[in-house]
Amino acid sequence: MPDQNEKWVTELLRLAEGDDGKKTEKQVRILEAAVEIFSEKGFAAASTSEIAQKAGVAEGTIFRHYKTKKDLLLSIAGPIATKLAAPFIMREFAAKVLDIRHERVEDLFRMIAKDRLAFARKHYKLLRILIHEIPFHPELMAQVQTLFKEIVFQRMEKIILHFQEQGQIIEAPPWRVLRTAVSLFVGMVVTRLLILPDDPIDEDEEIERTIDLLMHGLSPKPRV
Amino acid sequence: MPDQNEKWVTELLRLAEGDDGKKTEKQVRILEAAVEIFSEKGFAAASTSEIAQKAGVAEGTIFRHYKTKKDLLLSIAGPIATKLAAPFIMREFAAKVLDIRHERVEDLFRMIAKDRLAFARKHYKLLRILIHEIPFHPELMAQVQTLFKEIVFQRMEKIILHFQEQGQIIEAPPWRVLRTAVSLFVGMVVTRLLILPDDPIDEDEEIERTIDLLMHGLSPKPRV
Amino acid sequence: MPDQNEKWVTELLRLAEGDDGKKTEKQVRILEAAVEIFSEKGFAAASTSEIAQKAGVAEGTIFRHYKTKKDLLLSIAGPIATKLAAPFIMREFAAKVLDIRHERVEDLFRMIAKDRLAFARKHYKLLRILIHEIPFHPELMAQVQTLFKEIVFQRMEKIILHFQEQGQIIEAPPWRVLRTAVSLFVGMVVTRLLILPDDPIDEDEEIERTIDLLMHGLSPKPRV
Amino acid sequence: MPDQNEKWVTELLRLAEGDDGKKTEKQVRILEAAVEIFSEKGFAAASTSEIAQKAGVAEGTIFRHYKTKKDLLLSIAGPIATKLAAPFIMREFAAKVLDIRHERVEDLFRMIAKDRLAFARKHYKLLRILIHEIPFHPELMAQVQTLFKEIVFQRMEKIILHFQEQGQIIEAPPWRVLRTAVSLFVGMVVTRLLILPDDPIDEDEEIERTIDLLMHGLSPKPRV
DNA sequence: AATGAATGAGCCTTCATTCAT
DNA sequence: CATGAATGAAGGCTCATTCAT
Repeated sequence: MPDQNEKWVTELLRLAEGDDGKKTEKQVRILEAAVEIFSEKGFAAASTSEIAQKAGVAEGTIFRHYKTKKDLLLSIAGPIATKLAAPFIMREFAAKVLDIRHERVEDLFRMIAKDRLAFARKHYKLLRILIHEIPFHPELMAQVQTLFKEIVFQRMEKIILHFQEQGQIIEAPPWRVLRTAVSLFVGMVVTRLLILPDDPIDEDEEIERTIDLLMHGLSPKPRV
Repeated sequence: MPDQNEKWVTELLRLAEGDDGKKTEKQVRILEAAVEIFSEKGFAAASTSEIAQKAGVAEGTIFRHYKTKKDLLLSIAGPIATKLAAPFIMREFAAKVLDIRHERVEDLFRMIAKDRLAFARKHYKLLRILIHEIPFHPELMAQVQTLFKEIVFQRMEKIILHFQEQGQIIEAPPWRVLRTAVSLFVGMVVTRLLILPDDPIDEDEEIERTIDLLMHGLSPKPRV
Repeated sequence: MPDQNEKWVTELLRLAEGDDGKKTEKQVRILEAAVEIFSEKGFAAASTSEIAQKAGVAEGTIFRHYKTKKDLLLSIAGPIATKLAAPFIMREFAAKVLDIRHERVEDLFRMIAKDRLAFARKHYKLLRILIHEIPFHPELMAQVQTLFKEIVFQRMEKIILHFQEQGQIIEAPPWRVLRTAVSLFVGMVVTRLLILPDDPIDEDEEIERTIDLLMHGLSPKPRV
Repeated sequence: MPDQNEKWVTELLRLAEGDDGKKTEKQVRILEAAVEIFSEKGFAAASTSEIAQKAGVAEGTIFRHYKTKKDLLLSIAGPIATKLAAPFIMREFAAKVLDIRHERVEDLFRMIAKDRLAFARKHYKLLRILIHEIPFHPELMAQVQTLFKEIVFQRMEKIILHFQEQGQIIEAPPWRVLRTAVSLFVGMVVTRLLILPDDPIDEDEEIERTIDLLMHGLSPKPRV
């Protein structure tokens, strides 16, 4: 059953890869420098001249590739949003998950959590930029909202319904189930980064404990 | 049992009220305008001249009351952090909660959630500023970290341990219990604000469902 | 033979004493602070608020006594110029010098040099201000020019002519004689202050040597 | 006998020529305008916007070439100090003077006086700036002090000692001899500029008279 | 007389963007 | 394509001066 918006999805991923994949070495250096500086000082406080300097190019060169400073931001923040959602976009994702009928939800959560946490660690600075700038750039906000409402949520909804049919998840609206899971994992990551940035903890263990809490909550009674 | 750092607490709250409470009408107008604009555009993109215009004062007047633009920011973001933690600071808080021995954890969570959610709704813009600027201003970060590690967490730890003794909460490290609860409620708020800003939902119902999930998780089995 | 401009002279000295001598304690504090700061940073770089602070008065108080910042400067720099010339203004000065017919020029130079050097040391900051600001304030320049051309020079001219009649000074134009003497003593002071500010030297000895050079020059021959 | 610090001297002179001599036409216009305005109003009272206007460039252009306003000042006042001392720096100077054994001191004084007076007339505004700003900029002061103590004085000392051996100059400390000569010529110039700015006098005659006074002083006796 | 909050013009400096080379 | 000098608008901040109290 081919997905109806498969084309858009393909397009999205292609774009997320970067502008047609054609990137000169200087463009790459500019982007890397921009990520570094936007993430460190925020978009508004970053200066194009500082980016140019760090990239080792002339100030004018940036504007040959990106019409405005904001353009440069969007060409960074847009794709990273898409990439963040990428696994949920690919057709194989749902297929892989749903076909393994005997799988336990815990395993699904563990798989997604590990994968996206690795992604977040790898692209920490990019995500920092995305999160900070979203509120100030409506286009960005709109793009991310669409991405998650129309794609990520729709895919996850199917999967959640599937597990509810199997009796592995309570009968709550899928969006609330999803929100609960996401909240716990995001909370976990944020705590690590903001509250204890240098406390190197056993992440696998953390994930297990979080999944436990996600599945059974704080109440001890049923655990007999 | 008088708390050892009661004095500091009092000092904190007094400061949170504002600098000695002595604020001229113009200072208030400046602060209001600054909150509006900082929250709308972010600190770096806000201009003091725009703030002055919105406040209906001369630009120089701002700098008579706040030595620098950053000073103005800190005099907004600092106190709001303290106020956010205020209920956990006051001695009566712990007392009130712990003295009612027969109370259920759910009632505690409900009480705190409703109170702080109301606070967040009321001071939405202030909190927006605080959250956005924290990563770019180490002093702010340090202040908030201290506040939560030394005050909020220490108070909540006692309470959580109390409920664990009573057998109402599983034997997990208090910080993980706290993080779980906070994550769920913050996730709830953020979803509302960012994803569905104009969807007016039954908040009491939402809180009940969130508490349910917090206590029993997604797994349906134990519910017999 | 009463001097023709004796009235003006009296007026000048009265003014130099200060505005009618009526000075409140606050005015004095303002003037002292202004001298300190004008001398340290220069007129243009000094700020009235800093002066007010140092004087321990409100900013507005300065402007109650001196209409503008420049007024404040002139009320400092004007009188000091007059005071610097004061001994030459007073009638007794010429009288005392001329009446002692048998006096040697060297004794005259020594007397004036010691007196004015002491004055310069005492009012160092005031003179610093005067010298620095003269080129930027035509009124000041005009005042000082008048003072020296019409008063100091006229008095000294008589005295120089007197000593030339006596054969103690060569037959050169009095203005050149005066300039030579002033140059040597000013050069002596300036060297001390600018080139070797902390070299505490025997000033009396310095004066003697300078007078020697003034009288006999660098050529050794005649000294037999 | 090659001088020990010949290298430094060369470096100094190269710097005095200007930063590598590479100056765009706009830089030159900026410098000229800055000299004009600094000299007219003083550094602190001059505004960069006025300089830009007079130079016919945008205000931002100034700051592309000189990081700060003070930078602009130093790039004007520094080199002029070096240039003022330049003749004393060059090796040929001492050589030329000392090799002519039969030369009279008067001729030496005449040569230097004419040369440096011409220089002063040509760079009048530059020197005005240097003199006015020295007391407010310690770096400048230090630079000029070093220049004169370590270079000018050391060269002149040799020459003065040479003429003392020849019996043409009295046995006084060289610094005092130098100071006396400089004082008289500076006094001559200053009188011209400050007291009688528009009195066009026979400068050669003035120099001769000044040399006379320098050599024989005011006392008429020895002139038989 | 003294105060000090308020003003708004002006200052130095930065920055995104353009364009001739 | 790339450069970097040039721009000029805008920014944060200071300051002399005024005026109601």
